Amino acid sequence: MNNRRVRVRFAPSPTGPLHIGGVRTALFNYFFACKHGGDFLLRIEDTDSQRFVPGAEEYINESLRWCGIKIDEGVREGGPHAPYRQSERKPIYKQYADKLVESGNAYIAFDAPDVLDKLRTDAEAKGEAFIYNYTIREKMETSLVLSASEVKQRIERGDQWVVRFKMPENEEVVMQDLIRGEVRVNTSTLDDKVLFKSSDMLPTYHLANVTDDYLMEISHVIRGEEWLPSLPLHVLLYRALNWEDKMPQFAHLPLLLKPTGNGKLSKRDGDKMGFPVFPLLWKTGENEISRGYREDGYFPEAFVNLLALLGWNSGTEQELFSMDELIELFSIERVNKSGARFDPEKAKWFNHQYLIRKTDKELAEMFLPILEQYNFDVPFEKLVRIVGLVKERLNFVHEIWEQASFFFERPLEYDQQTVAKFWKEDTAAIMNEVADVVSGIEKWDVQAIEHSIKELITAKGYGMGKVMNAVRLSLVGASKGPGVADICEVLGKDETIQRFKQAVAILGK
RNA sequence: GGGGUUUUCGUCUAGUGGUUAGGACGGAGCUUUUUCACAGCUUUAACACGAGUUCAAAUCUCGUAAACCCCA
Repeated sequence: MNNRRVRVRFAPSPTGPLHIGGVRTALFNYFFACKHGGDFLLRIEDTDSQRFVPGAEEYINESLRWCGIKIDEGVREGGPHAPYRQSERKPIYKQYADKLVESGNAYIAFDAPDVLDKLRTDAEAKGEAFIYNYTIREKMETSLVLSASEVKQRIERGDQWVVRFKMPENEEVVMQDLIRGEVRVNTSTLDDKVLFKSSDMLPTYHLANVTDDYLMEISHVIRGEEWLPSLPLHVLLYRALNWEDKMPQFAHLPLLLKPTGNGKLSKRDGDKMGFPVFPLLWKTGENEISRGYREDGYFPEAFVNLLALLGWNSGTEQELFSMDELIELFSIERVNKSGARFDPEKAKWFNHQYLIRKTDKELAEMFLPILEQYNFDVPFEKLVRIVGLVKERLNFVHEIWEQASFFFERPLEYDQQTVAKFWKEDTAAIMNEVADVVSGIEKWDVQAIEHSIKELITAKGYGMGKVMNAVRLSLVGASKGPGVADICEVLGKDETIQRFKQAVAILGK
């Protein structure tokens, strides 16, 4: 439509932690901006002081940073259109509200809250919906019916007022959405939205949003589908302000839905179903916390990847994408229209994919702090080896502990089922033989260990499964883990033999 | 209540008039293995419904339904 520079914005309200739907919106904006060599701005929409939550803005910044989003212009970064916090832009908006009133596209209304309430309840009693629009505005106390001097007098007197948009009657608004195509709405179904209010001399969301997008030269508005119903108002505002030639193109992203049941994803679903709905941990109060992807052990690359595939796909069968690939491949045309249900199981799978692609050394480094929490100090090289042995059964780094704790400490107990299955009358005797054989090994490595145990098995005619499983039980305490010889090698000869002896002592016979 | 949007396996999705409707997650099974896992193989399961256009419809048109979102 035009060749202007691509400039997109992510414009959250600091009303709490950003949830993953918001992060996805930010991500799609970012992909789009980078793909077209444009700018990504972060604007904080904090005009609703009632709902302001301390720390939320920090949280937004940190979340975007963790995802690897680089902000070109924003509160911290500054930029040619600073400030980027709407509360600091307060003096800017009133002139546009005035302009709309002067041009006849809006008017001043003095209706008291109780008058409005009464109209609403009366309408409800009759089974009708109360709509503040062309049918009623001439009957209200507005600048449409009051004389100019009376309006002036009332304002000076300190009466509370609001500016309302004068929604046209029976006009078909035809809009273009980059994802949904043409969308039509008849203005008679819309109401005279409040644009500005005297109580705090602040614009409402719609006016602030439109004027800021215009002033910040936003070329594309990519936002959640929940804003689609207000698109006609926004389009009409651009027209009324005479900004239509600078109006951004719009794209409304499908919603993120709950894993089961109906409705969009909410904070509660996470708590209930045991998965995070927030990128980062968030503390609501002293003892109330909401889990975060970061703290749960997700890699930012995995997190970005999984969100990118909710509502978008490349058209190929590739599912793993780096940030660079996402930027390269992203296109609005390939965004779906329908809402996407969030699947926690697949989220884990993504993390697993990224985990197994990391080197053993990287994973060992990440595990180090966790190991310290358990008060174990293991030589780094040994830890790297251990990680290599267990990584394929992990979704998260912290799971190294449950998969490999037996490398760090002797089994404290033995899994009962495994004992019942593999520890028979003659097992203790066999284990003593294994201990003997193994103690004679000079070069302690996987090959030698495996060889000597297998030699014993064939020489005595024991069953392979019988012996190996008992050996494993002695070393691990359960029926899991890497190859027996690998475990022995890492444990070292002495420790291996000690474990055989401990098993015989405890499990007996 | 009004308006808008959406609808392909349980989930994420491919698909734009002619396909055995493909892939991934999950589930099941098999193979391998000293166990768990990985891997490999197999399998499971979908075009919301009803009309119409057409030789031919998941795909185009019209209805209906349901779900969701916004406003009240």
